[in-house]
Amino acid sequence: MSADVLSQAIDPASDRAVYKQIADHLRAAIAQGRLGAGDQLPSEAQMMTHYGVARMTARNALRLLQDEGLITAEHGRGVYVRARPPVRRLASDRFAQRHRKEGKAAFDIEAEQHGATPQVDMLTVSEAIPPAEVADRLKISDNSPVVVRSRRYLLDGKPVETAISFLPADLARGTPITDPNPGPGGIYARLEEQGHTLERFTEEVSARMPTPEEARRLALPPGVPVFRLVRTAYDIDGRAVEVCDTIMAADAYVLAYDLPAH
Amino acid sequence: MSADVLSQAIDPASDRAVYKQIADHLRAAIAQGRLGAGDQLPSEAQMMTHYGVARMTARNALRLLQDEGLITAEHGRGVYVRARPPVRRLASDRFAQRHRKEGKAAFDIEAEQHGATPQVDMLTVSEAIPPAEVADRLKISDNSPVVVRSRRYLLDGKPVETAISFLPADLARGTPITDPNPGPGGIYARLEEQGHTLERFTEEVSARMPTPEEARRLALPPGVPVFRLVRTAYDIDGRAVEVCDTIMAADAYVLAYDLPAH
DNA sequence: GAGTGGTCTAGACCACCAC
DNA sequence: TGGTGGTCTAGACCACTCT
Repeated sequence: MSADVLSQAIDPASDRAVYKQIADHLRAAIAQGRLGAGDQLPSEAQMMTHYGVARMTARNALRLLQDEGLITAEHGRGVYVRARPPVRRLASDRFAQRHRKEGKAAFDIEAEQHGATPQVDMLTVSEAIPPAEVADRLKISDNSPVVVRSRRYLLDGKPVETAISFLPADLARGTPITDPNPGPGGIYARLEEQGHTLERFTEEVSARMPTPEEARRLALPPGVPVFRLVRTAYDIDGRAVEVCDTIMAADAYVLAYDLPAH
Repeated sequence: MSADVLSQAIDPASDRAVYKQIADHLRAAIAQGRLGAGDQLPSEAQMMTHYGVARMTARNALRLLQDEGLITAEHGRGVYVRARPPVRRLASDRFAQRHRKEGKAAFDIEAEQHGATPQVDMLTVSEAIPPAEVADRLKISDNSPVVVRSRRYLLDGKPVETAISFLPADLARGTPITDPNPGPGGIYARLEEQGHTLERFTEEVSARMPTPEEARRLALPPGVPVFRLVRTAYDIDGRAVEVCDTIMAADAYVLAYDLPAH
């Protein structure tokens, strides 16, 4: 860490809490580049002596910055300015038919674009009654069975996304869609082979803090929200043939969409 | 609060930290609906006696849930299960020409759809040299001036979104675009009157935790991320005529997009 | 005034990491 | 082995809200 990070003084008589003032100093140091990605912050002990505060006061300042996603603490090593992961851009044409025709699934395209090795794990296929939210989107009754494909995607061994797909059982049963590996082009290619040529998708994007379970599955540090993408695929008959619920680390993605001005 | 929320026991010998176990209990109570939106949680004093822990241990449990966006603490009142704000759905046709032709700006359409009263404040118009990110998208040189329109949008008096628009100065100077109130249909209608008929937009969506400044301007409680939307407008000549950088509370919006399957 | 959460102190023991 | 962050205790004083 650079020496001047701790040089500023604290005003204990100020209305602003001491830990917030310390956080302000450190935040400014990061914003101005005096502390760059990967740099180590002063240790808690150093902050105690330099600012003349108790340990909890120093820790509260660090917690604030951690919640803002600016720093990460590593047990036994120190506290570091968070290195932003390389941002992957998801273009709105990533489900275009031309990719399927080339035998590539959407995630493989993404991996290829970033020169990374794609991988899938925690894959399960089952049959179940869908959540009401899913049944609504598929326009099926609440007690119609669906085929459920759940999996986690990794790039270069690091988890980046979990996804769970729901397809009407009458449409997927007895097809390669129920195989763990559905073959080239993914399940969309199989759907088209079954006569369900795809016409359009809708994608609903929301963002929130992860559940502890999601944070675990995506190896998320504190202070990083997740995107939730709910994609519905429609065939040329206007039938909803799949709903896919995806959770992604929000700091690793930018979602790009094209909007016509009509 | 219901009495049974505190009934479960803590295992101090467990590997899992006591405050995490307490957080697990409370999280489960919320997930199962035993604690509903707006319900008050046990006070810190109650948690200390019931669980037999120090105050900081109880507070750490609450902090965890606050960071997950599940609860909010109100000084002097208590801690409550967060009531989710009504979610507004932003459709991908919200910048369609037909709306401008009716003299309506996109935000007014949104307000109308939700039966809310739209309002704009903190509005400033100025001229400046744009950030490199903006100059890139406008395909202008780094030192070309732009007209900058900054404002905050409110629904029923509550702030929901801040936006800052950048337009090439040679295109906006001397037009109503530099007026605080640009007139019916907003600046897009004025651009079209100047001969820049709009053809398409691109929208880049990211999400992160807010800066303290953003949290203040949007009155965000802890544990709520923000969406950042960077929209670029293109006219029928393919020229980028505006870049708009928008920050929104992520818990109040779902962004809906249509994707062709090609 | 009683009860709530917000801030701060001064200590303790532990788990993890690097040397 | 020494330094780091993680957890926990037992107190204190304060600001805010409600009655």
